[in-house]
Amino acid sequence: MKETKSRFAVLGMLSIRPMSGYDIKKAVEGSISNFWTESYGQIYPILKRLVGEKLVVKTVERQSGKPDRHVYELTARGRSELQDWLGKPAVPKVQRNELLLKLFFGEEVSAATNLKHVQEFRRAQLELLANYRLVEKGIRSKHRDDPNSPYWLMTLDYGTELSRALLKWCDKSERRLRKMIGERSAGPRKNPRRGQGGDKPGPRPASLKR
Amino acid sequence: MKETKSRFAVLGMLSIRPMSGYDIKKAVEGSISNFWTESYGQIYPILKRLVGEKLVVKTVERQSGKPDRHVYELTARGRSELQDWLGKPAVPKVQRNELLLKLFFGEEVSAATNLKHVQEFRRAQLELLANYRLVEKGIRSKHRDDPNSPYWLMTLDYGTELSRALLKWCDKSERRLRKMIGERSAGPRKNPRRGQGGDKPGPRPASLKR
DNA sequence: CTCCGCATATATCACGCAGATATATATCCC
DNA sequence: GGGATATATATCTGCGTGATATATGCGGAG
Repeated sequence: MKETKSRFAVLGMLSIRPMSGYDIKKAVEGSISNFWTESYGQIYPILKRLVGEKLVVKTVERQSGKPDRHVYELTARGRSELQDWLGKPAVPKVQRNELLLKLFFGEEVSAATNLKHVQEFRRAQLELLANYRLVEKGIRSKHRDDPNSPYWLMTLDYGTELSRALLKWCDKSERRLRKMIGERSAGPRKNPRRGQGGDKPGPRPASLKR
Repeated sequence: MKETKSRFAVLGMLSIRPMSGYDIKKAVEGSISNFWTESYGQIYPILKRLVGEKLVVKTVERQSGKPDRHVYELTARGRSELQDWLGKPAVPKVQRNELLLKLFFGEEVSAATNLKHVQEFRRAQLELLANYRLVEKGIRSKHRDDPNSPYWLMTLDYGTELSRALLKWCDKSERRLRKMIGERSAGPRKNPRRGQGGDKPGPRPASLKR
């Protein structure tokens, strides 16, 4: 009986307005999809449980043809539970980063291969930035007086600063990789692997050396 | 039979030197723990399977008292499988961000509460940065001639740029939140929730408005 | 000297979560 | 008429985390 994060994402979405499970999925995709995802596999079971806990109430809207809409609405207890969670500190979790994992083992392949990955990543960041600018314009025009807008702009700005910094990192890394390609055009090397040592923290940077 | 990421993290670690499951866990913690985690619940089953696929070979080192060490070593096929994966593009995944989720629903609680979260986050970034500086010193001194070091420094630099940008974001956000507290000291408000609109992308920023 | 915590070491289980799929129907476009 | 798409609920498989079980040696606190 834990089921932590998703539970509060659902509660949070319902704090905005009553919704069906389907609505919640769409709302997540249309608002916080840059830093959050929810799947039906989570949403539907959670809604059932929230009803049992009296944090939401369910009303069924009959529809001709299409399946009935099961619309869920936050109760006072539900809102209070949400506010409670919003008051607790967000515990940072290590984010798995596939690009960095590949780069960490980069010596196993050619510098050109690694360069390709960084360039692809660069492209993705540019796309994200362009999108952020569009969204920002939308918020500043359509939601000028909405009391939520400062918070939406804050989450948006987070993404902006992030992408800008990562672009800077891409530039630096691409330069370094190009230099490595130039020096000695190393193809995908084979066996001459040797030991090596730690990067980053963990309790005292333990050496990987044998 | 998918089991993608963890599988290659294990293979990658074994490309550095032969290790036991226990060693792999420690090595991950002592090197890539800032952007990757592995749990025993993944490592041990994966090692078993890798043996079956002849990507690694296992030798048992008997020890008095302590359990036997099951040491796994990469085969040529195993290395080639790893290099294959290293050549494929890293698909970016949406990273769930609890802090941003809380801020997105920030209007549900006081600005002071949200400020507290940002400040805590700020503190964490400063700690990370300090740690990065230590690790960098270690690499530059102990691994000056290691061919891996350019790649380690690259992953390290990623973290550095990230944290710097996030600190900048914290400064900006804290300023905004303090201003909000000053304007009208809004305590945790209750029911007057109104609808609102989308932030961030997703297929065309769908409004959350009813 | 004894007990406690910690490191070594393998293994498994419960549960959060993602992605795919099943089912059913209406509408829009070709 | 047929296919794609949207609405809508529901479930299953498999990845991944964190906790726990089991067994033992070692170093330090009391």
